[in-house]
Amino acid sequence: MKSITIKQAWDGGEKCLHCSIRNLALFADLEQDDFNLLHQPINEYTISAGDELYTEKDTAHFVFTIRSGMIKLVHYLENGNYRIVRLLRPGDLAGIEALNGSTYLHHAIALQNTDVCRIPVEVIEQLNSNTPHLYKQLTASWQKVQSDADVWLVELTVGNSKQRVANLLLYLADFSEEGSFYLPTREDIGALLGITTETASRIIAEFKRLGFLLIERQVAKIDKSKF
Amino acid sequence: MKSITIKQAWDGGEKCLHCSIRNLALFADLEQDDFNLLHQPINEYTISAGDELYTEKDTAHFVFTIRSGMIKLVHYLENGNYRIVRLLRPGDLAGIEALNGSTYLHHAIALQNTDVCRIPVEVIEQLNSNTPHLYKQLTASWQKVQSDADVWLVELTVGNSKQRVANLLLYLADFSEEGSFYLPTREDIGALLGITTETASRIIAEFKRLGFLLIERQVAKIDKSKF
DNA sequence: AAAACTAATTGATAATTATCAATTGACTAT
DNA sequence: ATAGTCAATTGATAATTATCAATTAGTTTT
Repeated sequence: MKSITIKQAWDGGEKCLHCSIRNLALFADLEQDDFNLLHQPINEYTISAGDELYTEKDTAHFVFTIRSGMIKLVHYLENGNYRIVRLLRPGDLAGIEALNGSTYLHHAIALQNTDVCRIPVEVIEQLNSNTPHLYKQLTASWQKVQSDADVWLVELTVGNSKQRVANLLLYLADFSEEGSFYLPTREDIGALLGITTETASRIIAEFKRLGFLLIERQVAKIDKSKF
Repeated sequence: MKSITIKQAWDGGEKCLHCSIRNLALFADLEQDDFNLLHQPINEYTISAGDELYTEKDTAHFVFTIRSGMIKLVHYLENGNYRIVRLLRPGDLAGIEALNGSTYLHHAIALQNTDVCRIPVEVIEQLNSNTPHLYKQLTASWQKVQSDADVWLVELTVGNSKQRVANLLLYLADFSEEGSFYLPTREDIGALLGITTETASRIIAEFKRLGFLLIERQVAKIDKSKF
């Protein structure tokens, strides 16, 4: 089932230095000399839609940066249902709790085919104790986790279902300037917003009928002016 | 209106070394020598119920540790309503986003009379760059923010109103071994759970009638076995 | 203690959402 | 292409929750 494939591995981090999403990510402030400190390889993976990046309660040895695609952080409930706790997009960090020496707090599952870089915790600890450049980005990353969680809570749990779905669509459209974006399944939309699959479906279908939303395959476009 | 009073101030941090909630807080791992590095005073304040510790969008110069009482983090909506984003209890940190050089993300308002220690950001930066002892606690603090946010999202946004109120009561009772705890107003319960004041009131009143809950003033006791 | 205020409760009704069930649409594997 | 499978949609109804309005309880001020 697992179809996580290694694309590349490198030891020195030269690639990181020239990474296109570097300014979004953990290593933004690092310089050539800093990368020379790395003693463990950073691997780049591609994860197929539906596959798991890591599992809740597994011991956390790696932090991941999302290069492309989308990851859902999932918490399963006792009754078999699940709640999506957050979505991660390019530039976000996944599994940052690894830095605390603990286990992963969620299941991380790819919604689309997703490219990630896998960074061993030791690399981060090493960099952090040998250069002053990482601390700032780490703090910024933690803060982003916090403010994302807050935005999430405020935007996606306020108002009735229709308003929440509209906010979710705006949130999803936010990252793609052309306005087209991956639309989660109705079940996932339900798990994101705390509503049933049927309610999610009804609202999405209504938005489509009203011309607020165009869908082809799982790619959607919205007319922001309508919301 | 503001009735924030200074209880104590000290420069060297000797007090911190012997603080009773130290093992919960930021300075758990610090040693005597570390405290000698402090160049700015750490003040202890008492905030009256209803008063504001800090304001959203204010430039954040201080991090606070909660010594006693309870703080709500509030986000006001455009329509005048508000959403409580999180509750902070003894041992928690408030305003940790100050470390990122940004503004505060919420309004922090005391629900009860609350004792806090106010730590200048510079103190933390100073300690962090001069001793290795703080990094671990900082990381742990950030992680706690994250996992609190997740627990919050999962426990307080899943199920119908009655289940969510029950979960909130269990959450509130969690910290007090004797089982009695401060019960927020019905309006705040609504803002915590994303339901109306009336719905919150109906459910609390029903729990009282059923004997699940005893209230005197704003101090409540629950019978956990009933939930 | 009485008045004034605010918070909590309750009732009646409308609106929203969940639930159960069936159907339609889209995609996959033979 | 066709059967099989799963996702999405829709309908009917029950359950839940919001809304509007009034009353009661509790607190604070004078």
